[in-house]
Amino acid sequence: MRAFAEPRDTDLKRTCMRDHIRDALVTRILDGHYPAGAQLKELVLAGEFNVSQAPIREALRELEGSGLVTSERYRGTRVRGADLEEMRQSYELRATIEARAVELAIPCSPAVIAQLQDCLDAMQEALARNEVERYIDHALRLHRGLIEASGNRVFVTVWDSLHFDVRGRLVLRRMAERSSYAPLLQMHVELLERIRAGDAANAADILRRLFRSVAEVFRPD
Amino acid sequence: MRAFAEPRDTDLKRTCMRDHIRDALVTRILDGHYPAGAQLKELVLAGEFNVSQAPIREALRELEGSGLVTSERYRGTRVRGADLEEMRQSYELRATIEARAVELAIPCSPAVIAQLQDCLDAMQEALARNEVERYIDHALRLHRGLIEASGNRVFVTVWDSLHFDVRGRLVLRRMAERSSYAPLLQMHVELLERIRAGDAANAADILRRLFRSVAEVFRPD
DNA sequence: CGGCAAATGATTATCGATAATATAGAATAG
DNA sequence: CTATTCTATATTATCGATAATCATTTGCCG
Repeated sequence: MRAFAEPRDTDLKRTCMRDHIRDALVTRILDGHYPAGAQLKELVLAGEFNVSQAPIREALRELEGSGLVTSERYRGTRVRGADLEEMRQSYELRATIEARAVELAIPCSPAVIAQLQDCLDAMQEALARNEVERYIDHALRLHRGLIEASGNRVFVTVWDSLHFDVRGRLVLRRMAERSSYAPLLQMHVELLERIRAGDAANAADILRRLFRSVAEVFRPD
Repeated sequence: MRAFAEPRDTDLKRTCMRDHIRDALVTRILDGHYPAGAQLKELVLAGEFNVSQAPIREALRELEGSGLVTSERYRGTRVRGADLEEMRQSYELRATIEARAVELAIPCSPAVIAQLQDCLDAMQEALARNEVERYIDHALRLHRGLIEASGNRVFVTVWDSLHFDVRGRLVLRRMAERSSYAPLLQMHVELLERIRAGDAANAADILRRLFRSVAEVFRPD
C-alpha cells in the first residue's frame, strides 16, 4: 500500500521522498528551527512527513555524511551545527576554499569570464530593482561558477555538501536587514576585474576580504 | 529474526552493520576495488554483507553525503571518485584546508605543541624501526591534531568526511614503495619548529610544499 | 527488414512489522 | 536513605515484502 493515495499537498513526486525530506531538514537546521543538540526522532519525523521510517533514516544518513548531524548507535541523531559559531566556522572554510579556487581558476577562459560577467550583470540589475531574492540567486550562481571554474570537482562536491546555497541565502537575507548590498557588489566587480587581468593573488585576496565583511553578520546582535 | 545467528566472521557487533558496511565501501572505493563509475547494486551488496537492503542504502546515503558516490532516482548509486585525478584534487583540498588550519592554530598552546611533538617523536621512532604502518598511524594523528588545533570544528568534520584517514593510509603506503619517508619527516620537523616559533606564514607554506611533494604519488606510473 | 508497442526483467523506493538496545523509574536490599 | 537490580517504555536497527520505475527484449505490423 502506498503512503500517498490521497493527492499530494504541495510538491509533485518529481524527486523521491528522501530528497524532499533532506532538503527540508537542511533548511530547518540551518535557519535555527532545530537548535544545536536537538534530537531528531525518526518516528516523529516520519509522522510529520507522512512516510515510514526508512526514507527519514536515509535523509539523516546523508546529512550525517555532510556533517550537519551526528548519530550514536541506539542513541539517535542530533543536530550538530547551525548556531552562529558554526556558521562563522563554515564561512571560514568557504572563504578558504573559494580563495584557492579562484587561484586555480586563473587564467580563465573567455567563456567562463562571460558567464561570471552575466551573473554580475544580473546581480547589478536585481539590486537596482531592489529584488533581494533575485540578487541572492545570481550571487550564489556566481560563486558556484567560480568553484566550478577551478576545475576541481572535489571543491564543488564539498561546497555543495555543506549546503552553501541554503547557508548563503540565509546569510544574505540577514545582511539585507542590516546594510546595503552595494559595497558587496562593488567587491564582486573588482573581483571580476582581477580575474580578467589574470591577477590570481589579488583576486583571492578580494574574496578573503569579501567573506570577512560577510562574517560581520555572525556577530551576535 | 536476526541476520547473524551463526557466529560472526571477523568483527564483533561493536557497532551497527551500516557502519561496517560504510567503512568497507569507503576502503573499496578509495583503493580502486570499485572503479569510478561502477554501479553499486543494493541487493548484490546486501547478499555480500548478509544483510537486508536497508543498512546498505543507509551506508550509501552517508557516502553520498560525503561525496564519494552519486545516486540518481531509480537509476542507482555509482562510484564517483577515486581515480588518480580525484585523489589529486582531494589532496589539493586537503593542502588548502591544512594550510589555513595551521594559520588559525598559531599561536599554539603548550599542551597542543606537546601533543604534536609526541606524534612526531613516534613517527621518528617508527621510521627508525622501519615500521611503516606505525609511521602512518602517527602521521595521521599529527595532521588531524593540526586540524583540531585550528579550533574550527567544520574543518574537522570535512577532513573526516572526506576520509583522509583512509586516503592518507593508501597514499603513504604507495609512497613507501617509491621513496623514503625521511624527507617527509624532515618537513614535519621544520613544520613543528615554525609552529613553535609562532611563524604562521612559513608553517602554512611548509604544509603546502609538503603536500606538493606527496602529490608526486598521483602521477601515473 | 525496420520501427513501434507491449511485455518482461532488473533495480530502486517505500512500507509495515519485529528485534535489539538504551533510559528512566520502581522495587528491593543493605 | 542510598545504592542496586529489575522492569517498563521509548527509540533505533534491521528485516522481508511490495510498489514504482527504468531498461531490454520480444512480437507485431507496415
